[in-house]
Amino acid sequence: MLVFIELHDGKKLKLCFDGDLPGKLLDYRLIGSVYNLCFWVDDYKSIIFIPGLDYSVVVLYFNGKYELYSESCCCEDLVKKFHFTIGLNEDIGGLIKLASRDPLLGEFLRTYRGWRLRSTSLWWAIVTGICQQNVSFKQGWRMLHNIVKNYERIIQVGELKVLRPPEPREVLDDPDPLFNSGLGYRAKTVVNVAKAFVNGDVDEEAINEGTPVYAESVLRELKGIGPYTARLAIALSMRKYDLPPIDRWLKKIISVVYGIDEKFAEEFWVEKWRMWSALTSIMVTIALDAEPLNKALQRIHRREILPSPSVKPSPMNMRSFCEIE
DNA sequence: TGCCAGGCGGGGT
DNA sequence: ACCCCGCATGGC
Repeated sequence: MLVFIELHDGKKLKLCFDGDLPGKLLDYRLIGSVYNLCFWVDDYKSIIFIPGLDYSVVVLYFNGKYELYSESCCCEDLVKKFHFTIGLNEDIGGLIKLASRDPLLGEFLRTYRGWRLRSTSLWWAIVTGICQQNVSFKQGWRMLHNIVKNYERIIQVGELKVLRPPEPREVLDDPDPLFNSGLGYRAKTVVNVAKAFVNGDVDEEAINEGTPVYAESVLRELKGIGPYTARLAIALSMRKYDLPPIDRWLKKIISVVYGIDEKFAEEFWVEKWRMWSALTSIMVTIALDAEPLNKALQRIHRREILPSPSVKPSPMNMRSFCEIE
């Protein structure tokens, strides 16, 4: 039984805009559901946080209707940010061509071409990356779930009360919920990153304006952030996909599928997918339901390279994290 | 119970 | 530029 006590004052967001998004190309159910924690998705809508100075949240219904809430409703820029957050104008035509005959992602892209990544703030993207370090999919997302739940930060979106992720400042002010979220040694890394954000050591503007290579080099100055975490964070927060996050799991899969030495897996992957490398890294995890390595390899052998519904949590549906409290 | 896992850094060579 | 090891935690 989960009881939300409002220990912290909930910010109130007011409705700024509402409307309909174009309905043909994109699948808002997929966009809202994939890699979304159970707090923020149900049977007909998802809650999407728009990164920015003010708190801004979109309630996106799977039929394309949306309501955009914010503290100040400051500018039309907000709508653009919303569109960016769900990849509304991300043209993946080039990627679909590249993938047309690909044994790993060809079928996935034919079936799920309406999916787009939901982007997040840089801070939360980094935390997401840290929680994937050296653990299974399940354990990593359990950590993120715990962090959000333990901080009990509630935001009022119209009539809805929703949990939101803690900010760096809040993590520094009270690190206990973080340390009780099952991160192990990763918790120290998160605190470290929170400090860097609060101190202003992370120049988000410079990172955004620079190349992905530059962004990676800056993020890697943070202790505990290596190439995998930095690149995942860049993909999730900036929608720049040139540098692929490649972990042991994907490296092995690449070497098996394409018959390449693991040493050259990354080189091969970038050569193959070019500017889409990071997005395709993420797509592979969705296509294989983020199964642990041996199971994933078995599925590849059986050519079951599409997500398959299951009671187990998978990137397509992480709702069960809320059910197994 | 006792491994072990979608990284990382620090220490070696 | 490599290789190797330890590492907190929860899952199996």
